[in-house]
Amino acid sequence: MKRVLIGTAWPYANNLLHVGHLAALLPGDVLARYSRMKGYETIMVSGSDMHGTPITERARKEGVSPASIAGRYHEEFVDNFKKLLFSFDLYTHTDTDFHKKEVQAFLRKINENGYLYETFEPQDYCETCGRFLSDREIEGKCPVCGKVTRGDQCEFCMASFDADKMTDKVCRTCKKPTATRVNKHLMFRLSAFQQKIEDFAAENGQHWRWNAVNETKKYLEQGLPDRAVTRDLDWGIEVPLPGYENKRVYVWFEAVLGYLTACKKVCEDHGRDFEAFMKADGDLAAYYVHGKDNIPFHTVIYPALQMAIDSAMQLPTHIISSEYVNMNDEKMSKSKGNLISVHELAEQYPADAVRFYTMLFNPERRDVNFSIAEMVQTYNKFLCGGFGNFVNRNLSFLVKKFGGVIPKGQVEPAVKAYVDGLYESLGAKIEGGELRDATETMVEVIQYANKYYDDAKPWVAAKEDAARFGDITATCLYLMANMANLFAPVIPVGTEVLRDMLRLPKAVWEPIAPPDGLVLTEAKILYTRIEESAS
RNA sequence: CGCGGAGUAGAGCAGUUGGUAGCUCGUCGGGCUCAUAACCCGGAGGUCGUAGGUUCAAGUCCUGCCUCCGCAACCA
Repeated sequence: MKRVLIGTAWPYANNLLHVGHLAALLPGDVLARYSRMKGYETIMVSGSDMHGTPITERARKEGVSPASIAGRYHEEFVDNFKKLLFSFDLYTHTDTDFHKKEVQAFLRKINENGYLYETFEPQDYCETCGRFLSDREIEGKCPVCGKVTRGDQCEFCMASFDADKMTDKVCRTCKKPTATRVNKHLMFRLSAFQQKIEDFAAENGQHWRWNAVNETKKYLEQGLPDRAVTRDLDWGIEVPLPGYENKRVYVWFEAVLGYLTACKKVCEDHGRDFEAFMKADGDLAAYYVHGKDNIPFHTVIYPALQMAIDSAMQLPTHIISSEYVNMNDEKMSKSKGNLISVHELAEQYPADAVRFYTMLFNPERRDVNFSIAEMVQTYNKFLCGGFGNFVNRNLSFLVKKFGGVIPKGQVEPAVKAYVDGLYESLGAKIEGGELRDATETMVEVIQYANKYYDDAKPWVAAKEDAARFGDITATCLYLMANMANLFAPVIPVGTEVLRDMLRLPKAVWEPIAPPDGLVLTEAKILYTRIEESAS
């Protein structure tokens, strides 16, 4: 049987999720829901990225522990995903014992396979704080403009340089002058994978978004450099090798391995064999879903790590990398104050409204603009006035005039052929990661259904031609029942209400007819219009 | 010549392999009265940024030019 792994990017637990995260991650859930309906053995995982310098810095500033900050955002993310009905098999985080233990095992394995080595380089050291300092933890005079600034890039003249070009360097924490000591680091031989990654990109590129193909090409042309695996931090995963007691695993290394540790956890919890699931036997489709800034991590670094661990493991097959979401043509940012958080969306708007809009205008090929007003309009137009109304105009008529009893009739062949064909065409779009196009098809189906109803005029047939009315009704119910299937990956809420009214079994990706002898009890409203767009 | 995107109806956008320019909103008119003032049909409105080129045929391919937006941090 076909297996599907869906890994969505691990959000960094240092700030609220915003609409950009949502746009980048939601395609993963649509894929997962579809994949399960299709009967594939599906695992969808992600988690919060909790380690790293930005969180420790913030914790130091606020006088709390890194774990409390990361934990707080993790809880928030979990709540966001729940409200928007993300169907993760596991949404975990990087500070679990399981993840740590597994990452350490992977690290040992990579070491045994000969892809790690040690370097000894002089580095800035603070005698007072008793630790090595990264560039951003150093303060000094900018070599270009002379002002006192941070060590990685000047805040005033924007010049970027290495910290060792600065003069009068001090530790940003204690403001004491820095010293220089020889520091030891563990390096990953990424350079050893240049050719293999080139081959990998060439073979799989057709399933990648164009931006992934381009970005990867750029990285490969520059030549892959070896990367440090260790950092001088006390927050993170301990390095399971002697001589690294004061260091932690660099986040780039452990966070991407989260896909494997989380997948392994799901397998163990369900009594499945992880190695067998991940095996590259041609039956596993591995989708990685994220924003464009994450591309090299998923097309270069992560597959290189996979190769370094186990050459039999399935590498990414599909790269679903989104462009950005802008606000009024400007980049979203905290400083501009134009961020719309997932929190406020999930609190104020129906999940289906948010999901449908996000997918219909997903930044697949280029940056898009996000607008609440447009989201409300889209929801009112297509879900309330289109889909919901099609269901309601049918069912309420049947309930009012016929006591909910469905008359006998034949589904019109042309409509049946159209509907049945959608499983193939829409399914192909979803599997290919063309989710925006798939959502546009939903709009077409909605319009097709309403047009059919208008052209067929069942309210006339009900008075003049009972047989004709039966056929029209059977056709409309057939449309509805299959909309409940076909739309379920994107709008799980409304389709579930409809499924319940029509007494349909669990959603599957194949044509379905409402049960014989169905008697409707009431015509529920699928979606209620939003009248005023509250900002 | 730094890199990368983008310029299509009043607004917001779609137009993957070149072949009658589409969608949503707005606007004007019609239809229906089953429905959540919803749904269906039609009109008006575009020299597809600009100048050239290739072609029987260019929004789509090639070249030059103009304009806008990202490329510091948070960050998909």
